[in-house]
Amino acid sequence: MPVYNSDVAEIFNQVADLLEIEGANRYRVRAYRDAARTIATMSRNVSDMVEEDEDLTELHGIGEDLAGKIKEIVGTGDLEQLEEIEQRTPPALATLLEVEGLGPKRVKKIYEELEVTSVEELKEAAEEDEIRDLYGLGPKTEDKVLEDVERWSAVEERTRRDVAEERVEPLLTYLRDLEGVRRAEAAGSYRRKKETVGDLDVLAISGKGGDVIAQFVAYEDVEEIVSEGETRSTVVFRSGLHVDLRVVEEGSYGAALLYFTGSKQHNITLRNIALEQDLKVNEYGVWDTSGDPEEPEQVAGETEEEIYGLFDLPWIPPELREDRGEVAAARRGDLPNLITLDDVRGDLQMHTKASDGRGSLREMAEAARDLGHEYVAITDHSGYIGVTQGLEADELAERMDEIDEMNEAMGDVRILKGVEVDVLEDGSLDLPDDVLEKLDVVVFAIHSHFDLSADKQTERIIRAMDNPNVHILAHPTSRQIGKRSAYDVDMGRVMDAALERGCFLEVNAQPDRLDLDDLHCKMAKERGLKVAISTDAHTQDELRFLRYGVGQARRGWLEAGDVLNARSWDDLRDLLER
DNA sequence: GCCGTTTTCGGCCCGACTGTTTTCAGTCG
Repeated sequence: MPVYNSDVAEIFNQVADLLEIEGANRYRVRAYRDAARTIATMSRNVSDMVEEDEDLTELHGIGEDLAGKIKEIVGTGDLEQLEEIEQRTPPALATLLEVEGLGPKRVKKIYEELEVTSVEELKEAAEEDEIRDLYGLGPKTEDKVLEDVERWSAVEERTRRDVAEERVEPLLTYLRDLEGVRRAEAAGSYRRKKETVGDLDVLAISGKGGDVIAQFVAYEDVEEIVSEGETRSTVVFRSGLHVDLRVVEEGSYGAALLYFTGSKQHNITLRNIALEQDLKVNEYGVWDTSGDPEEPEQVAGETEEEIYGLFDLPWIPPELREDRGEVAAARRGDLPNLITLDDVRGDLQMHTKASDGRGSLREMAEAARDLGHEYVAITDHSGYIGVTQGLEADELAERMDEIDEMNEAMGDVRILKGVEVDVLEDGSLDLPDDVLEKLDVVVFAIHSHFDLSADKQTERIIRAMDNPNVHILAHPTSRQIGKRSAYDVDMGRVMDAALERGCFLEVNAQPDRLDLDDLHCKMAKERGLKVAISTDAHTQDELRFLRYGVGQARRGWLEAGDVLNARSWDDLRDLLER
């Protein structure tokens, strides 16, 4: 059985949770979490590294001990240490840590004094008013626990980026219009352009915190006020989205923006650099601690650029702030020049009424032209999947004539002849070669048999790429955020095969797909494999989804040169020759 | 448990808020 990075990370996180409840040294606990994170976010497969006998201690946060444990997990699928811990401490206690207001200390207390080991028992204990009698806890904590447990199953944990966007932008407008507010921005994972956000972090500059907070909690979308202080408040929107507002003074704006944008790990890395220079970074600024430690002197804080500059670093774009090597790259002067929406010159996947889209050929082309695109590929579905009413070969031929006429009529945007052809279970394609070879762009996709083994799925995709007529693998893992997980596939092999055959992978910009994800984008870049950022639009409005795809590509360190459709049609056409 | 242009030992980010306290621990981000 293959051991994936996520398996190793999960075991380490479980060890960390249980050790923490047992009251182990917090830095030891953190070491397990750091290691889990390193393994989970690296683009290589750790079991490959073990197999090739590479030195695991080269990895950040992995020393001799954890390297040995990784080898054990890769070899056996389990960790003996975890089994031993689970003899002492019930594994389900780790789940209780996820309940709001419960940390390791309280979980330990509730377990030891009330023998609670599961969420169900926790709920019962709270309903029997047993929690409030414990020393250090009280009725409010008990109520909060009960409320959170009851809400748990109903609420989805993270909010998709587009859904968050719909609520953030009006809130920012509201805040900016308040008296005394000079700026308001969303920070956090939203600013880092993550595909989903947990809580939403919003920052406002104002001299008078209390007033702004009072107006914030009175905002129309607020359903519940979780906390309300002088400079900080947390509320829950009607949609269930948690929103944090922090109010800071102008001189601290850059420091606060940096701090609340995160990621946490990025900030920790910066703070450690600061410590080497006798500087302290907090959300109010950067402070020189070499003089009187009681009264440090503020040396920066108004802008992010100024703060990075103190550490001899260029400003690092928020999308890169994930502690995935961006600080080291910045130090070397080696930060990528990230692709922007303006760099994109066309769109290589969209649908019309001819299959499951809503706009006509002309409507889609005109909408794309209005966005400034130089070219668009019309890629209606092939016939295999009944629900999407795909095109048969003869219909596709008619379509090509139509496109020729439209190109002559319009002139200001080039319409490319394309298709999104289905890959059948055995890796063959749903349209004959003599049809495919006449097209400018052949997008190929998996829409069925998601449950094949990783080996079979990988072989299936590679076999499809063996056909010299295909160009771009659409939504390469077929995951749908919050709905369907990626199918099992060896993405490294798929990428290598694409590179050998002159094929490309897509970053599908639909906000519920964003597939390839950020780590896969980075993986492609490291191999020198180019990607297309395509909207897969089914309506004219969806052509604007490009911004989500660009956001994901930026998180994956991609530059204009890594992206097919950041090229002119002439250059792109050369690349599509196989 | 990890790590090192001070260090192989002694550190490991730091402040706000809440609820429970009677001066602060626990949790959170």
